[in-house]
Amino acid sequence: MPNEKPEKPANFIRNIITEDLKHGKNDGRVHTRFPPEPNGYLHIGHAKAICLNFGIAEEFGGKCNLRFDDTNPTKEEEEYVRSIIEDVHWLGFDWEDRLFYASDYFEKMYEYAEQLIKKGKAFVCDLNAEEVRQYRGTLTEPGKESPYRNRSVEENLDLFRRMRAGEFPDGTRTLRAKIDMSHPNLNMRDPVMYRILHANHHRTGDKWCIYPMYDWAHGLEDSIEGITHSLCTLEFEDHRPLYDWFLEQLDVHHPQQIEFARLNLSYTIMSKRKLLELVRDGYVDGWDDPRMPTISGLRRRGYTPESIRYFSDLIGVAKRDSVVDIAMLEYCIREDLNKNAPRRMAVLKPLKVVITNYPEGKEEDLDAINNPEDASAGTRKVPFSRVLYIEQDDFREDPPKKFFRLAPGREVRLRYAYFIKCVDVVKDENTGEIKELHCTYDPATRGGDAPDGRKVKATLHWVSAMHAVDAEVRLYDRLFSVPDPGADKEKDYKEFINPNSLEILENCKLEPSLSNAKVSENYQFERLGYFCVDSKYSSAEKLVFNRTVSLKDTWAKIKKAMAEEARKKKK
RNA sequence: UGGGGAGUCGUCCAAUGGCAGGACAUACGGCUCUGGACCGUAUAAUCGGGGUUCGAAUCCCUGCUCCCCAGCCA
Repeated sequence: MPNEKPEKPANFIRNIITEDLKHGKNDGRVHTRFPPEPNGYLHIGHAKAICLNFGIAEEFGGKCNLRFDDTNPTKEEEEYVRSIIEDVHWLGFDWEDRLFYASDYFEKMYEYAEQLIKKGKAFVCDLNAEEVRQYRGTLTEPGKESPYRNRSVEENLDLFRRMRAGEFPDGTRTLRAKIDMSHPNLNMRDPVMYRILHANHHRTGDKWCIYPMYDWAHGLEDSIEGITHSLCTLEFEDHRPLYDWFLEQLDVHHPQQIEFARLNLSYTIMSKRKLLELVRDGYVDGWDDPRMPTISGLRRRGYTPESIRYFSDLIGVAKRDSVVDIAMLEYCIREDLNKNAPRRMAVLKPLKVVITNYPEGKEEDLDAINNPEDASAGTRKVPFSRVLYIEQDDFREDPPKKFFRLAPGREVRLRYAYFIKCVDVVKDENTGEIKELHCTYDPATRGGDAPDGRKVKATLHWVSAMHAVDAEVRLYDRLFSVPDPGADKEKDYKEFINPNSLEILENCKLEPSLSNAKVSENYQFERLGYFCVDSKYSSAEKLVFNRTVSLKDTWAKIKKAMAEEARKKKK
């Protein structure tokens, strides 16, 4: 990831390019592009495509363009352009001066269209949408030719120019390619090239009222930019014959389209439509909600660009539909943060501990290691005093088997501090709720080691009460409670939203050095997980942290297994 | 039932006629001032049936399963 792991495994796209290069295709050039439509925020699936396209270019000494495929003004917005630029850049890729827009080519595309008309390969069709559908035929039956198919070149040219001039209302006419209405591939049955749309475009304004369709536009965009390998997802496989047909008719530079399988991730959805719905209808807190699989959501959650690029390398590229286990993504961020995130102590669910034999009013600073994986990260001072907080989960009055942590009469270590022994449990008289613990400490164990060599089975994190910084901490779980929320044909995916995907903890206690944590810094809260300052809600008055991902938790597994066993016994 | 694709450990990806390998996940052990990290071990796959070949995940035939396509979306 960050440093090592240079060798990327082979994949079929790389093999094709290597072969092309061997045969001197494209004069040895490799030029790719990432062509998003600005109609939504980028997600982890796009990250795969971005890493693929930019990665391939880099690997073969080529270039990769960032190009907005903005051919549908009714769905596209400036905000999406802005976010996409930000996200691709944040992922760590550079398109230099090659930021392009399909809309910049509208004039050129129009000229090409007239060329096709003049060649008798395109015609203006007066059928409406419903009629076009009827004429298209079905999967198993051929279509019928449009009655307008055999207009003269002159009439087509005249009509097409008048379409451009705005003489006709939306939907009344289209420009269509003249191919074959009985072609077994539906895309080849005289596909629409232009539709009339009197809509304001985010870049060209009201200049155009006809807009090119994807199939017509995309190959031209690639061709104009001198793209050599046009990588896209599997659903465009059926469109490749059309992509090729247009470029052949025009006799222009002809990139090679190669399709790969889009990314699916377990316990989440990747459909832009559904993601938009979650945002629009308030199921989540915007596109950058930390539970969203969007790049901006992952960023706010605390994922690093490195971890996402590493993930992209790990999952590989192939043509078969697949669902990557979300555990793979979590592995990638842990792998990165374990090496790079400074450690801190934070208590999420505080339980008060009074060290009864520690002098009142005494304070001392203890040395704590910032990152055991990185000696250069150094150490810091952590204040200790008579009253502390530990995690509620770290104490059990009646400890089960395999529970190593604090219990009445038991001795544990406070990390970087002292051994303490629990001598008393103070409870609320009425509720029986544990209010605080009374412990004694062994002054000889200062720093965390016993001179007599005695061992403890657990080390707990802690925070000095009088020095603690208050914070809110947000714990996230997977957004959906089933592995494939989109799979059920009976039920709507929203029924599978995990009601516990967000848990807000209000009363958290942090070690004081965390008070000046900045957005985009990642920390490990020892024994808990990786956390970062929330870019949206955190402020000087109120610190808010997000949990990026928990640490691997062996104890949680043991607990789960024990519960499972108990359940079985009952049966 | 037309066309286009795809089937390899639970998951993802390799092996391009020559010992089916890696990663994640899982289980167990070691180590540990994070029940983290790290180290080690184990479990675990070529969709089925034929054929070609000294040798097949790979080539051929055949069957099965899954995905995509009937937007004036991309």
